[in-house]
Amino acid sequence: MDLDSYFPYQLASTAEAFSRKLVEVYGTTYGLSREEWRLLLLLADAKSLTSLELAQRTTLDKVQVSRAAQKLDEKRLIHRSVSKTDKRLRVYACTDAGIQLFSDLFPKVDAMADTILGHMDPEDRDALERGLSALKRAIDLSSK
Amino acid sequence: MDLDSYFPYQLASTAEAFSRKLVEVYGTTYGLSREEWRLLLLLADAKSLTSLELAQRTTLDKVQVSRAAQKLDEKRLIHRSVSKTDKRLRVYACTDAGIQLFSDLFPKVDAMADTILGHMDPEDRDALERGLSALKRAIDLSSK
DNA sequence: TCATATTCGTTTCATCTGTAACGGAATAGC
DNA sequence: GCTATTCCGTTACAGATGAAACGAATATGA
Repeated sequence: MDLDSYFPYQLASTAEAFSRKLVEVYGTTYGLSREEWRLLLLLADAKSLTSLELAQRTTLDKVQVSRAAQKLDEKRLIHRSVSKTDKRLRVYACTDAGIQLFSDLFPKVDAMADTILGHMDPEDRDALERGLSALKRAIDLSSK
Repeated sequence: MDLDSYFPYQLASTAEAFSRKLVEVYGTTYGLSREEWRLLLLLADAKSLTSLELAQRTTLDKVQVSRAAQKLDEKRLIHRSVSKTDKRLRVYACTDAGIQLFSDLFPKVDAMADTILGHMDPEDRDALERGLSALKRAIDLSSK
């Protein structure tokens, strides 16, 4: 079996390799996990989000959101509070330090992504995006 | 920030969702981890492979290979022995039970993959494969 | 109203994972 | 030969992860 030409492996290993390149930036140098980075990404331009909105938009389950938010809170990058309309829910928002870290970090992460994508032919990039969107839809279709 | 249209997230979440669909098959019903499945995939049609070959072909590091092989050995799906030419190396090979499990399992995993991919337009599938290959090359380029 | 069921976030526990360290085996240089 | 270095696989340890359980808050339905 030649794994390299086996599509499921090709997809998984390529995605993992790409992710690792980005983790090099926000993880190795800033000590953020993938989940923490995703939450920060969402909270940075939204004023505030509830735990429900966060979970929906990230495909992270409630445990992952809870733990990542706890870490970000300990680092004083976000602030957690209890929703006034429903005391079961949490409301999250970036602190000033969080906004600042993000505006410092995002360009660097983006630059890394652009560097990689810059090595690709524009047609290949388009093909990749189109193919990924189609795959996403196909997965959703076959899940129900 | 709209995560869905952010390429790094699109890639990671789609790949993860696809992987989960396959894990449903070999993991939930057969109790294999992703690493175990990959090793089995390689060993099933090769008569035998050394630990070095295994690590090279899977992008798994030596610890991951060691642990996955240990699990597969405990399940009597593969057999481990010490190389005669270099006693530091291990030689792995499927047992009969391993071959049998694989020939039972692989069609099911493949069917799941085909079901998903079958929901895609052929052009989108081609686009995806072409895009993924190009991305893989681009990552390798930007790593050196 | 009141009891039950459901929906949250968090915690717990067992397992998994990554990193570093270890010990045996082979190689290099002398 | 012989010592130092490198190369393996495994193990140890700490931190991460997933599934289930828990407690608090809300919704449901008589």
